[in-house]
Amino acid sequence: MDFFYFGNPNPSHTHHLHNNMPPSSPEIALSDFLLLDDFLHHHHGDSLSSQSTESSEKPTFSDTTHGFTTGATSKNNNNIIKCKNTNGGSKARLGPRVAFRTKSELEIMDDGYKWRKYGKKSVKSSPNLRNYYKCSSGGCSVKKRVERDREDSSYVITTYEGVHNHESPFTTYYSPISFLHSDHSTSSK
DNA sequence: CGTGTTTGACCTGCGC
DNA sequence: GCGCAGGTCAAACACG
Repeated sequence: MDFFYFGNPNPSHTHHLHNNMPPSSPEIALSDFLLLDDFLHHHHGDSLSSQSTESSEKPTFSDTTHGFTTGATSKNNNNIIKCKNTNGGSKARLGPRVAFRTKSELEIMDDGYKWRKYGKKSVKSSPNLRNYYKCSSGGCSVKKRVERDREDSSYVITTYEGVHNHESPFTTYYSPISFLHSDHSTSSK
């Protein structure tokens, strides 16, 4: 359970960032990818505070692993956080948590899933509001949080919690496999 | 009318 | 035990 989302049933959100974005967001560029679980659970705060401490040693992931370009990213990829899904905390967890930091003017990214907003909160660790979404697919309890980076509001931090128990509607039209084959030609600009 | 959003209230965990 | 902060609920509302 270390590399949760690399071979995950839903890698789609990363790909969709480049291929399913509205034309109004040409600036989109996935820049950081974090695996979060235990180290968040030990009250370093949340994804945001972990990001805020990134100035010296930021856990980053150069996502060329997936074969798509990251644009602004030229960081090392040695700092991937490997998470043990121990659920050692006091609260039951939906599953692995993954955070993305994405340079985007839009906070809402079409990752192929259908989300329903259920909350909005201003958090003390950030001057920006945090939005809470649930997967609106029946029986799927995956959640995500979306907030602006407190350090650079041009970045959006998206934290996914849990694993979808269904396929992305997007995969109906683009299977991940075939997508990967066409990825280089379609998104490597 | 169905679906999604808004938003204040409420719940829960944690530190003191 | 109390207060704070983060997370969730649910009624009201908006919109197609």
